[in-house]
Amino acid sequence: MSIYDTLNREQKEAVLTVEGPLLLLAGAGSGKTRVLTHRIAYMIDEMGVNPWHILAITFTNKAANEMRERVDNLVGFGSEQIWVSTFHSTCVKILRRHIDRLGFDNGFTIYDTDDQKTVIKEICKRFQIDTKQLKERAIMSAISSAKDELISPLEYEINAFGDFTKKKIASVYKEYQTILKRSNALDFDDLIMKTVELFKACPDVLYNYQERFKYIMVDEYQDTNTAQFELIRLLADRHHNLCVVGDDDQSIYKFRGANIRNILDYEKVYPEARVIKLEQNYRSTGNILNAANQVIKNNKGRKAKSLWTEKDAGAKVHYRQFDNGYEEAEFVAEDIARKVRKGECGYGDCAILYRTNAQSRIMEERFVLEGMPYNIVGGVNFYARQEIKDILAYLKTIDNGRDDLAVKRIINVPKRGVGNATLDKVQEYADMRNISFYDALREKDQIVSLGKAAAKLEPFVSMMQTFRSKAQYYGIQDMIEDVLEVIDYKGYLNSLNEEDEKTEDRLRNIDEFISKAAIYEQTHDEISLTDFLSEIALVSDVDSMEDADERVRLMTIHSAKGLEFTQVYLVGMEDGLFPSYMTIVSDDPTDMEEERRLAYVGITRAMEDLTLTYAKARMVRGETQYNPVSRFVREIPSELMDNTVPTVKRREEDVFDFRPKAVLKPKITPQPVKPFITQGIGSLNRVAGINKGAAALEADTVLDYTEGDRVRHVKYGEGKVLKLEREPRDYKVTVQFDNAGQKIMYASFAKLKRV
DNA sequence: GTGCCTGCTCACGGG
DNA sequence: GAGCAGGCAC
Repeated sequence: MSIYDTLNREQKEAVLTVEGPLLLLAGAGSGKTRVLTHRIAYMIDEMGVNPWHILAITFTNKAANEMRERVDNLVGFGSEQIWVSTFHSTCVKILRRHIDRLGFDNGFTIYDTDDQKTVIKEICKRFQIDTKQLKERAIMSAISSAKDELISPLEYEINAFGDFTKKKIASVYKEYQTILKRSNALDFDDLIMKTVELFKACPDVLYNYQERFKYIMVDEYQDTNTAQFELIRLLADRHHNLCVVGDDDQSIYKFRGANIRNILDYEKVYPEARVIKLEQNYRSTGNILNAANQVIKNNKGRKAKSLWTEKDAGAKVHYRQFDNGYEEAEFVAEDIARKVRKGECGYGDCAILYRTNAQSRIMEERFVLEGMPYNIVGGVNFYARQEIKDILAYLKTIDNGRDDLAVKRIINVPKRGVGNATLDKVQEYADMRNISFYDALREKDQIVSLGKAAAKLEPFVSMMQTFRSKAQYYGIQDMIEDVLEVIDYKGYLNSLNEEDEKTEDRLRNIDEFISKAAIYEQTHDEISLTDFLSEIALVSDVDSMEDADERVRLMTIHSAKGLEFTQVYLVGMEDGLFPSYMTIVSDDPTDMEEERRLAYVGITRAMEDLTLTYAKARMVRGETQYNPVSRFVREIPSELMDNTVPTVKRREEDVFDFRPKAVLKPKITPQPVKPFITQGIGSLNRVAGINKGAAALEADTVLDYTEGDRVRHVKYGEGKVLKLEREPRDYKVTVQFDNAGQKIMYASFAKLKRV
């Protein structure tokens, strides 16, 4: 028996169709990854295709890793030669080799959203744009959409003819690109757009990659935007061996430029394309799948298909209503605890999915309270944290002195007495001489207007030069640790006088960052700071989600795409939240269809058990909202559910009286509890503040030491108290330690002992 | 130049 | 509820 005998008829057909364009419409849970991996195996083992000629593109690193692993298991020899990666990292790899052809340096840095915002802000200020009328956010998204559509600043300007706002955006867009180029930086959208530009400008480069990638596969094709489509089209233009896999019903990234027409019109672009539909679902039980089908069929703009399963109907879809979000969270946590207690599932089998990241907080608080293990995926990206970005800015400056943004970020971190006035003067000089900000710093003595301030810049410049010379022979971990030590970053964090919990979180994050660097060094043969930095720029939280972890997953429905769980809780099923208010009031009906696809994605994540919850009242940005039950819940026929969904017209009092008994018991008095385990990216910072004030001193507490006394700290050793300041809830103590330098701390946390 | 306070605005999703 | 610009005191 061969490995292909386990496939169904359509799957097999897809696997055997190797030559020519192929559109694989793969419904949720229809085994598409299986098809893709088997197809690769078939190409290599049966068709004699050289693995070197195969390119497989996915959207997330996680999906790429998963495919890589499965291909490795299936294909014996040469599988490591297959190029499996995301759009963004594919482009980085190509650009690192050739972007000099477009006048960039191959060691470019990658700007994230925060970096973009800083640049845009600076431009708006300089151009005297009233950001109350034209928001930076709006400009950013306009530029991003332009790049998704491959519209250059010049074209944008031409299109803006007569439109005042667009003209302004055009001028910002143009300046933004100039600054990025001068900083030798690219943003996420540039990665794709510049690669397309490169291919169009340099046919020889394109030819090389066309001959290399004779067989191309693209996963999650419904989420590609125009630029990504063009990239793929160019690459496949010579051999036409392009297999795209997608599901128009799961297209949920329109806001990011995804063009659903790419999949709907595939056959127009490639008239000779084979189209194969995978409609048998292997994931969910009958009731869940039916519920999903019933919801999605309300969309008009979709390719006709209907998923079916051989599985039993299974449990009905659970529906629960609550008075408010707290009770909703309480129910979800207890329901999971109950299932785990009864041995029905483990924590790791459960996922709580919500529409917006803001909803995670209330759930998290409940999990902390109950001491249940959980893991928040997404939210604030680990690498976007202030302390991590500071260190990254040091590394970027060491690696690429042309990254002005990084230099400006750290020139006064820790405090070096360099303020805006000094920055402006240096920038002015840099502009005049047409050199980078960092190079201007090095020539500080030539900047007459600086006066005495020039002396304050000297230590920074000589320190950076030392780092750079060390970079030649230091590893990445060594470099990070050296930087932290030289700038005394821990001392700086302490001097910020933030809440103690917050400082501890930051220190923990730094430790985690160091270990990530160590892992990078262990897992890569060739270690380069540039590659390390670009790898970091491209990872998201979903990517680092551990599979074997026994904890409940909390994430947005967007993050959950491509994942499956036996127990799924879709919370906050309210009109106004999901679908979002923005969608309800939108005059574009396709917005609601996208929202419905999101509901479809959410429902189809569930294998055995799906629970939908609704809260009558919910706190949203500080105010209480009363929303009707989500229309998506109402689209599920009642015979598929275990509770009746009230019609919107019913009186509110009638609506909520059949809540399950479990949530009616008296409220537990909240106790500050340490999270069961804090691991994973989301959880670390988020639990901070729960214990807020718990250790604060009573008003009449008297310390047994005073100014001038010698004290001992558990970590810093002995030192002398320089200053003691009474604050409403605590004493602020400044201590000069013998070996650890000067620290400012709160008496209640520092637990100093008089010697 | 720095630190702190206040009041204002903004809030969907993410590589 | 949070982040940030702007104003103010030092």
